Amino acid sequence: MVRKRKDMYDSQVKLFKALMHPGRLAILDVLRAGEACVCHMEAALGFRQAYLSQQLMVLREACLVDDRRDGWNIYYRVSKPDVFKVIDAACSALGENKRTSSPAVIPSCACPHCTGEKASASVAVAKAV
Amino acid sequence: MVRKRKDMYDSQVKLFKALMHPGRLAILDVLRAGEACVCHMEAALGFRQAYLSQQLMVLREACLVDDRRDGWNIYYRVSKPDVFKVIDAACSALGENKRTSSPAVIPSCACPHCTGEKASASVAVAKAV
DNA sequence: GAATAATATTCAAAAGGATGAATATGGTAC
DNA sequence: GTACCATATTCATCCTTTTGAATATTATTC
Repeated sequence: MVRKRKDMYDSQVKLFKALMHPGRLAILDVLRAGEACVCHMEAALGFRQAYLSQQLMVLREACLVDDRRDGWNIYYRVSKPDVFKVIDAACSALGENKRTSSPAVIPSCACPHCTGEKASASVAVAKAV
Repeated sequence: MVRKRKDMYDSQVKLFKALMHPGRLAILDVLRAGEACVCHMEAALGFRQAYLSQQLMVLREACLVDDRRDGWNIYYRVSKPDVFKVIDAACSALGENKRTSSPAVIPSCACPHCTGEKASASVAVAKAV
């Protein structure tokens, strides 16, 4: 039992490590509004693509986000929505107001979600109707 | 607004950084039972004194704990009890059971709280009887 | 097939955190 | 005062994370 102390906190440590980064917290706040592709986060946050990919990799390894591909875009979403409770608890412990989720549509973003295009660019497969 | 993103997450980052360490999480779990002196944590956790002092310094700088001196001992306590909500939220987001607070009295500990002595060890080291 | 769009990975230098050993501090007892 | 106790701090080394730059991968369109 005592020998396992380190293991005992292992998963918590992993989670907090993933959260102790301003870029990753910003990404998670974007994902409050729902799934988003990398280019959307680029537009929303002003980060470079490679940087986002790196931070998303960390979040993926921490099992905090999942991804799905749709045509050219890969959409990320939070896989454990309860992580927002952790962040909100932190905010309120710090006496801060809760995070506001960013708008789901961004004018400067060219991703399908923002331009209103239906999934798969031209084909309109429409889910195997 | 956009320029302030880094500052915006600053205090959260600081908090999560303080929490991303197994030793510090263990210390906080000891403090769930109430205030404790360093020697008590030594007995409870098996960490060396200097190591504990180092981690306590980090927690102090993150404004998570306060201390008070009483005679020979310095007692630490959690200054923002809401931090436990953050930790508990993490546990439940991870699907783990909540932390159980360690016993307030430890046989192997010689601190006033554990030997039942009243504050300020003015009299009798009754332990040796 | 080739070209291209969106995203992922690797690499390397710099920065920062972890931790053991040694030492310093502040308060108490005599 | 001196000796002593509980705790704090400093220092040095090692290890990990961060982050920019370059490059690779994967799926799509033609």
